[in-house]
Amino acid sequence: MANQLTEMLKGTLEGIVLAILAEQPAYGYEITTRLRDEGFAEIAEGTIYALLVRIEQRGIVDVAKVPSEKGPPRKVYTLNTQGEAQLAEFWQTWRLLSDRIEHLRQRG
Amino acid sequence: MANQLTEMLKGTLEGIVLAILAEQPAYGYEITTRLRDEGFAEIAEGTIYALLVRIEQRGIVDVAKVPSEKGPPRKVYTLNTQGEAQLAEFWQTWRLLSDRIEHLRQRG
DNA sequence: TACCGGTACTTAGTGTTACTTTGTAGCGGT
DNA sequence: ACCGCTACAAAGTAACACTAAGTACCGGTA
Repeated sequence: MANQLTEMLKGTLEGIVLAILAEQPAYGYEITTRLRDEGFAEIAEGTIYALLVRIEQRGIVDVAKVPSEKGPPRKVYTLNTQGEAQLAEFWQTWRLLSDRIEHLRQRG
Repeated sequence: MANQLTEMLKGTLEGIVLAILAEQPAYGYEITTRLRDEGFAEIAEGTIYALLVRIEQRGIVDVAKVPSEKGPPRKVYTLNTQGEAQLAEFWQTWRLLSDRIEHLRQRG
């Protein structure tokens, strides 16, 4: 039986990561730590990497390899123009769903 | 490539249906029409039936067969005690995710 | 020197879920 | 006799978050 939050994150996690990248470019490991600071402590590391591969292949982020002082080189992801459009669409869809659900909640 | 809303509905649609059943017991076909009235026009009929089978098997709803004036007998679903607990948990998880995302949005 | 912990990324496999499509079946109206 | 609406069922597909395991590099310590 799956976790409830896990299922809810489907479709929203990508938007969350895009929002984080919109603030500032970041690499995978950094994103997971930023998410923890943001309160999303339960998100697995492997999930983020898989998501980053997906959005890279869809061409909504630009990637640069940057050497690290400790460990393997970092892959720094930056939101490009398409990514910004995608993020805008995410907020729109989120608002739509969120409004409807809140509307539903005020009568339970 | 999937619709963005489709992915977002994963994990939330079940809660939405539970919320509708909490207002008043209903059968599958009725739920789909109520959803349309609620603004969820894009949700497919087959999706609801599959979902109802799932929550019935998990034992969070009670089922009663009621003859219909037109068409095959209706399966009327009622939220039981476990279902109410499940719904409460849904709202809790929703609030958690929703708050975090809104927090993230106020800085983009 | 050998080991350990922290950093950083990769990949293969699993479970859940919403959608699509197709089918069955009864009823009323023309 | 046919069509449209009501009502449910089931098989197959796509997408995505998670798990688990692995690779690799570095600094510190015993």
